[in-house]
Amino acid sequence: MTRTADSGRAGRRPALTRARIVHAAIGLIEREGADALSMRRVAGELGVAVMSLYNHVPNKDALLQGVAEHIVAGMDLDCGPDEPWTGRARALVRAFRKVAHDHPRCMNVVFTHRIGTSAGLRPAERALALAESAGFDGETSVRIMRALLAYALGAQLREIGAVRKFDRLPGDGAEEFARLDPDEFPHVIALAPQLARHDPETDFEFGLDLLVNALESLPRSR
Amino acid sequence: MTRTADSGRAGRRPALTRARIVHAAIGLIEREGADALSMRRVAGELGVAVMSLYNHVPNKDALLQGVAEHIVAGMDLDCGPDEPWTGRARALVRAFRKVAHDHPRCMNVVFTHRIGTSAGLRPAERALALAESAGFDGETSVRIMRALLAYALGAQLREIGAVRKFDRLPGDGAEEFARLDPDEFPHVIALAPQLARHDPETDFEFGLDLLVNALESLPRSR
DNA sequence: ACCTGAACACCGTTCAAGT
DNA sequence: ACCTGAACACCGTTCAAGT
Repeated sequence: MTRTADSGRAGRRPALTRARIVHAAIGLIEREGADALSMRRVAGELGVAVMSLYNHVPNKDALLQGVAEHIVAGMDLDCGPDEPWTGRARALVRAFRKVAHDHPRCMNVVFTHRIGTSAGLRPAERALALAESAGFDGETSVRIMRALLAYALGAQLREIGAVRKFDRLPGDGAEEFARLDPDEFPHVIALAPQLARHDPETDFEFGLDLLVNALESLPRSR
Repeated sequence: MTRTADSGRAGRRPALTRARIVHAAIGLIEREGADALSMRRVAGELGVAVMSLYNHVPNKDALLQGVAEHIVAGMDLDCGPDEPWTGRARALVRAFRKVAHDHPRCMNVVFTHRIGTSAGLRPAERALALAESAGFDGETSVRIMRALLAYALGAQLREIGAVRKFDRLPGDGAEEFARLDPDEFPHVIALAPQLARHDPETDFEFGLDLLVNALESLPRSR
């Protein structure tokens, strides 16, 4: 648990910094959601006037970009290079999943803001390196990286949506499907228990297995 | 091209409707971006007082939900049932890609808003139906649907991000990589031309092929 | 049932003034 | 170089009043 409410304390405060501002923004988003983030609220948390923020950040969009960058930079890319390349591919996608779980309410910010710093390219570098070590040519390596990235992003996006859909329903969510037209949705109704079951971990690994297995049986140039 | 600027005309106007409000919101987002959407702007476009909107839509979030629902409901799900199931799986994912391309600036709204109407379940119904016809059991069918959805979502999310990263650079974007540390990013730098090349269609089909091929070699119960 | 204007509590950002 | 308060042009939404 981080302590961000210095506002009340009157003693000497640490210097205002872009890093401190980004950190306060992340904390605020995680506590109250991205809608609650405003320059005024962030300034309040830091016990500072709103306009002071603008000495370290050009505008709100740049602050959100800083949030996205900080979170992506927090990815743990240490997958032992001794592992086979498929294991490293899995570790890379799981590393993204990890930061997504550590900062669930910041993910929409990550999804919608460009990463400007070179730290955003570190996961790409790892992905390209492992694809090359597997013997794929450059063009294929880029496509593999993009397919893995698409799945990493989409799996988290879907999971967030699924949580919002089911987790505030009592029980297994069966009543969600009670009103559906049985002629139009026979499969959805028949599979209601499976659809209501909430096991994101298994869902995630299932799709990751599909992708990695497909990569393994892809023709290689080397 | 739709005509939304009735504002100036003084004659009898069509009745204010939830559908007309959603339509105006979609037009505004596509023309000026999601940030430009406000209840006041929408009301202005329809030549109506702000508060009139609230007779048909409880609040702004519900309006955005309506936008997401309308766009998802616009998916073309007519994949000839004579096709093999892999073809229908491809058609389904491509149908999502199609609406994403028809409403590029609305996609972030779609990604971040729950679909409340049953129309949002129609793609799921199709996906479950084709997985079952392929001989998968119910639990596997649900996981297949989720993997396909994750890829469909993520591929579009990635593509939007890639466009924002490269399409405003002159030439092939090589100068984007000029400042990178060669020791930290050898592969990114070596593959700069491939990374700068912008061929989302091929990227998308590459990942889709991976997934569908993996599905085809999955053990089936029937 | 539907529409409306005024009002309230917020926003992001510019500007001029301070140290 | 950094901080600040006042001001401007916006927001979403409540409320009371109209038809």
